[in-house]
Amino acid sequence: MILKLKEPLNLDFTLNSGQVFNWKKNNDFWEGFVNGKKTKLKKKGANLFFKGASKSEILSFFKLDESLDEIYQSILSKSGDLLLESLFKKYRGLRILRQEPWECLISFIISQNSSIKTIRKRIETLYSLNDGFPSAETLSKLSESDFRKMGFGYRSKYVKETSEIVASGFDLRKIKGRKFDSALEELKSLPGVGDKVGKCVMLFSLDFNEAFPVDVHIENVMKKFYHRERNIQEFAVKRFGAYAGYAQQYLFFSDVF
DNA sequence: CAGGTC
DNA sequence: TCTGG
Repeated sequence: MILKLKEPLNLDFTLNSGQVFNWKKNNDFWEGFVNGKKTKLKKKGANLFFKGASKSEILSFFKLDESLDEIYQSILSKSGDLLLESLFKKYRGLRILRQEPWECLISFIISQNSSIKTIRKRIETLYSLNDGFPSAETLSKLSESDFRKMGFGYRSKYVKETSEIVASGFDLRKIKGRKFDSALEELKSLPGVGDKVGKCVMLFSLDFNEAFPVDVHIENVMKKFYHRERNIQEFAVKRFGAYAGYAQQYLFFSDVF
């Protein structure tokens, strides 16, 4: 199937930017999961060739309903930021994804204090448990030591407990409609979810485009270029506006990759 | 030493 | 503090 792209999309930047850990490039095909469906992608000019997920699922996954250039403009006109202006040019087509919230949550819980390579391996292990990413019900039936055997370390307890809570009715999707602070608070009530993981889940799966997750890389960037060490979320929204999360993604990408 | 949390 | 690379 073919999709005509009206929006800038760079698959290499987007699928390699630390938002998702279950995509692989084989030759010139990207392979991963969209909405639980194994999907192959290849881009040629403005044509996106795809197999697996449906067209509307792909449009949603890459948030192709949002105009990237308008987002750039919105951030630049508000901030006049020269660093971001150059990053938007350099990494044009780097998009923020709209992932499945449950998978996103577990992915970032097991990402803490780990290298990208380790994170990828852990997620691959989860996928190998059954066909596709295991549900909260499935994971809640495993024990903490099962997760330790998978190499999750101290995060095992978080995964076990969070799975139990979600399996017994905690609805991630209902958080979507909440106010920012309330949504973050709700997520942080889950074991293993702090400020950083919570904001990653909000930005990458729940459409909170103003979420500005702060990890060590962003901390360094903010210190170096903006002379900020505290209250970074507030600063980011004031400076970059409602799409601060996009600014975060470009700053992160330029620092790490 | 690695994209934190409690 | 855990633990893989």
